[in-house]
Amino acid sequence: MREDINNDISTEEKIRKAAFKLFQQKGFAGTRTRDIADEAGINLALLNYYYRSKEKLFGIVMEESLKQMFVRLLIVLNNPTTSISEKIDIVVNIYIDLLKENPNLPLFVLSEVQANPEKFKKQVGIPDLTIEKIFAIKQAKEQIEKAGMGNIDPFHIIINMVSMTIFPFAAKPMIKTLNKMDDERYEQFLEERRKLIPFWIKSMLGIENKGTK
Amino acid sequence: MREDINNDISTEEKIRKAAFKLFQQKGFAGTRTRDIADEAGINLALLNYYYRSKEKLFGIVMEESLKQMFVRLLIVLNNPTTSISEKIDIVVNIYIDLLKENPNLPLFVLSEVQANPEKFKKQVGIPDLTIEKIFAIKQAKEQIEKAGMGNIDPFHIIINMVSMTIFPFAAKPMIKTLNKMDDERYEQFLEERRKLIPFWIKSMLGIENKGTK
DNA sequence: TCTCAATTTAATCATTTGATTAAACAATTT
DNA sequence: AAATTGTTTAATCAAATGATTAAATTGAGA
Repeated sequence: MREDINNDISTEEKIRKAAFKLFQQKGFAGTRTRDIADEAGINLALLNYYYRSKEKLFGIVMEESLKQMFVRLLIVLNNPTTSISEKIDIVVNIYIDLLKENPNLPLFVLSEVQANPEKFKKQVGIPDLTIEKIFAIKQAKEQIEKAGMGNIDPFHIIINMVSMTIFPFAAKPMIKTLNKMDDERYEQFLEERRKLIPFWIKSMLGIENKGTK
Repeated sequence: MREDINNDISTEEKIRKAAFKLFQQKGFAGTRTRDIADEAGINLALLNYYYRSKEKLFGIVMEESLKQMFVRLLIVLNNPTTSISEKIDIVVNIYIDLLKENPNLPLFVLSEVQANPEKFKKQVGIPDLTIEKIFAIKQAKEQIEKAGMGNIDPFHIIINMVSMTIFPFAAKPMIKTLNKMDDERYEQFLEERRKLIPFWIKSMLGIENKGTK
């Protein structure tokens, strides 16, 4: 067994990184294994040597992507010591940070699920988180319910928060075109939403916004 | 030249319909021309006979899809006789109607643009609407600005409205899984948002909501 | 009926693409 | 140094896939 520890970055890792980038950009069907090999700077056969097949490699990328989308979020939602108001601030900021680093992440996940719904019930099936996830959402819902807001299902509010945060990343080219934004202005637009989205969400819940009124 | 008028539905049209369905479901790279032919119930060669190539056919589907996404919207936004409040009601309802009929539409458009950003600046380029579109958004912004709401760029509010409306369709499988919804409950969830989204948007703008308070 | 153009089909091509194989190479162990 | 094991490469395969071709079929009009 050769030593792997000293390697600056292992071949296996280079392939994974390249696959991550290309799959998220072009999707499963749109990505050639040869392109991944090129991007990783290795021979095509190596890809199959380390990761049995394109499908296997994709599975790894997808699982990791789903984790990125949910894990940090769940830790926050699941924490019973933070208030609902704090949770809103944290979740919005966590997502904006995450999506700035991985702008293609949400569209990748969503459209792969759309293209192949059956595949996901089994092959990925929202990896090993399902139970905690449901639990987290339930907990958040209970907290929201306690915060007032009569007869509206608090799940609506969670969806609103996620929608308003994620959608501007998914629709980046549209938004830039429609509003004639350059990259700098778009960036600024996103930053403004860090404070605005929590503000709007809290208003929906009838929660007092600090420094207002 | 053979008569085409009496045909119940022309072969050309059958191919177009099939292409529409499959491209929106699986994307460009994920759709085989053979699948389109099968779906249309015709021979593969016919596809190339009527539409020179896969790319040409895709271009037609994409152009039509973009139109679906924007044309109805622009007509509403551009009408100077309807108030901002009415516009909000109409836009949200138009989108929910549209997306109920074409649930895959938004994810299709957004992810194809993501997968191939260059392609869209030229090949489709948001067909022939660009100028009016910018104009419409500008007009809506002006109306929103007049409605008050100090220093927030009204474009944020437009994005919020679109986000909250479109995202639940793009994330349908996620939402159903996360909230343990069956189809009926999901349907009901969407219907609730017909009234809720305009309510929230108007609240953001400080516009009086009918029947409240 | 015969002709002609439009339509449709079956067969085939050429390329792309995921995957494999056999051999070369490298580093560690003995 | 020889052997062993893990890594990498070049060449190749087989299937899938977009596209074409040549022939058959259809229906309208002369």
